[in-house]
Amino acid sequence: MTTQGLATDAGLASELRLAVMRLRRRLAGERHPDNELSINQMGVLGVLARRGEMTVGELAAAEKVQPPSMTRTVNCLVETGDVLKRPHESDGRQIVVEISEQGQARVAADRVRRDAWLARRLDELAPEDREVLRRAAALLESLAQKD
Amino acid sequence: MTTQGLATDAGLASELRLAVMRLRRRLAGERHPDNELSINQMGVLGVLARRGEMTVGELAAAEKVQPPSMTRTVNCLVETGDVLKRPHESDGRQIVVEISEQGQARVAADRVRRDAWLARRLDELAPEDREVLRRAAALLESLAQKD
DNA sequence: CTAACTCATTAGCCGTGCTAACTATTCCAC
DNA sequence: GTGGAATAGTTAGCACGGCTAATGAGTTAG
Repeated sequence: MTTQGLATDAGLASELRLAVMRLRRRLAGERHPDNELSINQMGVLGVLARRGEMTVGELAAAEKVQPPSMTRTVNCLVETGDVLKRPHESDGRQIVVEISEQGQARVAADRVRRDAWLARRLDELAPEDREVLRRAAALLESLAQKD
Repeated sequence: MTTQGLATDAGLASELRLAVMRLRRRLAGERHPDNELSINQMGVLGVLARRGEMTVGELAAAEKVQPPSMTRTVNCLVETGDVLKRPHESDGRQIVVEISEQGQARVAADRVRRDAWLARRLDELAPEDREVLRRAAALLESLAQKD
């Protein structure tokens, strides 16, 4: 039974991996032409909008990337004027990143629109399929957080 | 009802998108040190192992990438000796890509091992969660194929 | 026979992950 | 207090893998 279970899971892992890879590729390509921010940058902006100001390290941990990657992303957002960097008040090593008014406006304006493609596809699904995906989203997120 | 459904779906789209992005990043980083092929190259090799010889264009369509991207990936696989390219027998424009013996051996050897990380995590889940993911995998794949 | 189309490729751009090495700061032990 | 370890962020540089535009070769239609 263990063998069967593992064999089945190996197949599931394979399918899940392929599906995730392809869907991500699809989503990354679905950026709106009039939005100059990449899908990753919008992700960071969304985290900041939800959780308030965060240090670069916290952002890196939240997005599961290494600090240098987040430094680069944050710098791009600073250049577009969507976030602000300021020194930490008590720890001179840390940098606090804060979403700007423009950034908040962009998040608000894009919140619905940026998920338009996926939301439209989801709307075409049967309700029970949406329920499956709703539960799966939480599971996928927890998988991404592991180890 | 439509409004409620759409509002809920927008949230689901957002969560699903973030989860897919993060999990994919996680998976891409989990390449086995002793396997010199990237996760994308292994994906193409897997398609060839399942579906037999295919043209570059068919592979590009199957993986939902543009032809130049697939040309590059295939050329990498040619260099590692995992696939062979030969001219199409009746149409001189097309190139047929075929998996080599070494490629088949690699797929066979890696089929279980390459999903080790994900399979291990899946094994830790409750059976009903695995069932959710099993159904979700098919749904995600169909979403990736749309339009 | 020519024009239009198709398939693959080349060239080149961009985003985004990584590691290694460096700077600045903080914390701790003594 | 001071010297060394630890921590935060950055810089530099590499790799991968998408993309578009343009090109070449081959096919097909008129």
